[in-house]
Amino acid sequence: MDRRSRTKSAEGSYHHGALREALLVAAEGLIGEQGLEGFTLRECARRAGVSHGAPAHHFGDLRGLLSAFTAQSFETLDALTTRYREAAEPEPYAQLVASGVAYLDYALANRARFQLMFRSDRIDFGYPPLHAAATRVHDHLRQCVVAVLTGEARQPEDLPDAAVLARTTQAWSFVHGFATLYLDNGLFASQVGGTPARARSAYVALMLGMRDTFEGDPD
Amino acid sequence: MDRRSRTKSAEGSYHHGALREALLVAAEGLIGEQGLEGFTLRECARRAGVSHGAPAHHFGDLRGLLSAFTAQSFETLDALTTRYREAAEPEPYAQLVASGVAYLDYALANRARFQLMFRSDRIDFGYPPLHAAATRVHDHLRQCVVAVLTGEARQPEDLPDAAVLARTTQAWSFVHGFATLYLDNGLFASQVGGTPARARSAYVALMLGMRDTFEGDPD
DNA sequence: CCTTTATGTAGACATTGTCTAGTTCCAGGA
DNA sequence: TCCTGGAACTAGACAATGTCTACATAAAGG
Repeated sequence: MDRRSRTKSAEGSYHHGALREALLVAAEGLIGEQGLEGFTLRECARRAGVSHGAPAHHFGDLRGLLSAFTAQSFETLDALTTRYREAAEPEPYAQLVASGVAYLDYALANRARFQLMFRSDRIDFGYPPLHAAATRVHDHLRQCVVAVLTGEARQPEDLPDAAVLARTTQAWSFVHGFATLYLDNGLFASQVGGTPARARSAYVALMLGMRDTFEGDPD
Repeated sequence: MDRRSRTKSAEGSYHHGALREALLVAAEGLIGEQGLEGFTLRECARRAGVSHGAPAHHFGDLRGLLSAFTAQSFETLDALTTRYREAAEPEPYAQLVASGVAYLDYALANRARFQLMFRSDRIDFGYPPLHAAATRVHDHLRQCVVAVLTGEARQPEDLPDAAVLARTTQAWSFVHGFATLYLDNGLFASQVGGTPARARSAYVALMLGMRDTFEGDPD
């Protein structure tokens, strides 16, 4: 049970056929079990059933593999956010909260993987697919903020950029800090209730308490 | 210029005399230059002018050294927060903002060192001095939140714990997310203005906008 | 004074990421 | 169909790291 399935080729064939995908799958398992620090390029290759030099042909180096892996993470988060928003009320603020809950749920369900998404020392945001996917996730937040600000009285076109930026910054900082602290600070985690479900409802409650902050004062 | 100063002993003496402190100093320089990922126990020993096995006698292993180092980080942040609060208006909300600004300033001025403070995979919060110092920093925030909530109409004793916890969670999540994202997310950094000074004022502005959130609604 | 114990050294070991040289095999032009 | 170029993979080398063990030195205290 050591050799993994080789979809396109026979079991013992020299060429794998779909090594790139296999390595990304192996990476997911490995990072889920061992965490980010226990992650190893060689162990990843071992799980995919190839030699330790093979990954270089597809990803260049370790940073390349992690960057490609993280691009997938952002894509998944993007899709999750879309689903959460569709399931939520169309009302602007509900959409903003739904985006935040998606962000939080993803982080809590994929600890090490989420942490890697913001480790600029191990991934390369210059990698186009990664940059693109990360931007899409960011756009969800921004769109929601714009909708909340627009919903009141104004037209979208005369929305001051500064206002949108400020609210996006606020919303993003809050979810990100909440998720991050929950994941690697025991003090925070216990303070928030311990279980992911409690954390989730604590987050939602605080977001509802901040509603006026997002909808209010124009400048 | 390889051997570092050995305060208590002669230059070429076998025993260092103050290796523990020397290693922590070396660690500070190393982590400041190379970042957290470039940090190495052996290089740290090299800078202190001792063999690679020497640190084990004082810290056990790498995790032990980083834990002791991070305890100092929290102590420094604690002291910085005290100074910022003393320099600020005594009014409760100004105190809360001052605590946040201290947190943010420390993070921006000590990037890698700050990041290490929340890397539970590399430090051990069970190390008593670390746990104690971290708790002291947390208490600053909590004290400020209590003061803000008390200042209104109530006595401190009938402050619902849940309200204090919720506001502390909110304030902490926000600063922490803000600082963290600024440090390792280019999108966020540029959105907030690029320079630390702009980031600082953006943070303060948002905190002032959230004032009602902290002082308002009892439950 | 002498022995115990803390402090440092030196070398071994397994493991890691990357490089290089050599294999295997697929694909596309003659 | 053959054959040839290049992509995919293997195997071994290399320097570097964290930790372990055996040993050397010195300081402290009976």
